[in-house]
Amino acid sequence: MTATVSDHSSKGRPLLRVGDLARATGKTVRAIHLYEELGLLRPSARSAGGFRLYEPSAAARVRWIDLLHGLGFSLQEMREVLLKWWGAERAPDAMDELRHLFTRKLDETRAAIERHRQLEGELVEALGYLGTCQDCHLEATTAACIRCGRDHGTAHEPALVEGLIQAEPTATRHGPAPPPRAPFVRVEDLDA
Amino acid sequence: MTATVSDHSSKGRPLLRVGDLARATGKTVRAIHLYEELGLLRPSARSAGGFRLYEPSAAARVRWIDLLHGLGFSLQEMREVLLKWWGAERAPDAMDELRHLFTRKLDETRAAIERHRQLEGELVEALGYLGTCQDCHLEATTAACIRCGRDHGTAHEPALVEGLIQAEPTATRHGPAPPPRAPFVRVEDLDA
DNA sequence: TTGCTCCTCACGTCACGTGAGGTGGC
DNA sequence: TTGCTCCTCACGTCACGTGAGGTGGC
Repeated sequence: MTATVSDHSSKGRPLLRVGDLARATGKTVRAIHLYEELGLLRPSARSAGGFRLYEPSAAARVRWIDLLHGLGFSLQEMREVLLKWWGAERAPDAMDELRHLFTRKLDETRAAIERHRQLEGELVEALGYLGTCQDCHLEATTAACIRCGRDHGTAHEPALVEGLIQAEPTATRHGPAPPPRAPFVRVEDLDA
Repeated sequence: MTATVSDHSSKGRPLLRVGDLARATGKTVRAIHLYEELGLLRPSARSAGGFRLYEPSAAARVRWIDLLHGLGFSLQEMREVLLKWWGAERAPDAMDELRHLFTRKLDETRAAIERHRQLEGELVEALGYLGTCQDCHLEATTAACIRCGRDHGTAHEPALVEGLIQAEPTATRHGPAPPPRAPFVRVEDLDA
């Protein structure tokens, strides 16, 4: 049997080459090679010339890998999930482990959503701050802008902006540390 | 001047050593060293013995790095943010670039939240499916469980479960491909 | 002096990216 | 034969982790 691109799977659908599978899933050929090295995916055949040939269902496996990747699984962890699944026939508690694993990932996903919500808030706050910084014309109340020296009407700088304060590191890697510069001053520090 | 741990910053507060800074921020010493190599953070002084000594405000910078990391910035991108910020005195459009950058990250963060919401849904669906798989007792309607052969009352397997289907790869890395095994059968395939 | 912390290399890890040099398939 | 795709090494990247071997500081 000489395998060619016109080979068909046992279900009558044409087999895919790596490039086809890559395009169908949005992954690179290199990534699919890697999944094979790690035992996550295997071509159902090879052509006479050594080309990998995949069943169309292989795309579901690649999308599954991408899904678990989005959930924070490493490729090794996915390998363990597959091994548990395959072993669940003989070891019923393997299914229990899978459920526990997915339950834990559900908790982590919800925590990630909450974290991103907070980051969203930080960005909105920072953008609002930088926006008023652009056309400074507000009354001074509590804090002077570290950038323009005026007050933006906020009680404190947003965290995303506050971390920008501090002297500029020099490019030298191992030279002596120059004296710290303080180009901007906060009102709180002036009061103290 | 011989610097010791009892050195104090210009604001009268004691200087921190890397270990102190690491504990205060939840980072490792190695990470802080790396931030220095990449120009994101610098000790304000060195002790006579070469120990790094930090102002307490350095912790704000480390937390800022962690914040941007959570937003998907690479350390190199953070470096560029700092350079833009420092350059904004002389180049006013640098501030514009910063705002555009943060605006883009806000979009990305919102997209990430939406993606995680969908992943959350996938997990809930998969857990529901695996839960009924544990004590199979439902009526057959559309799909046979790929695991237990019964029907779980769902129109299709959840994506997280569907990707598990397919033969088990062998451990050999370059051996010939054994014939594909199909331990489980889907109703749709039997109908075709 | 002991114990803890710090120092600087320098290699390992993870999920690929990116060629190098050669070959299959229509 | 041309052009595209595929093959197998094998090294690079990113954000650190993890020692190795030596030293500072109370």
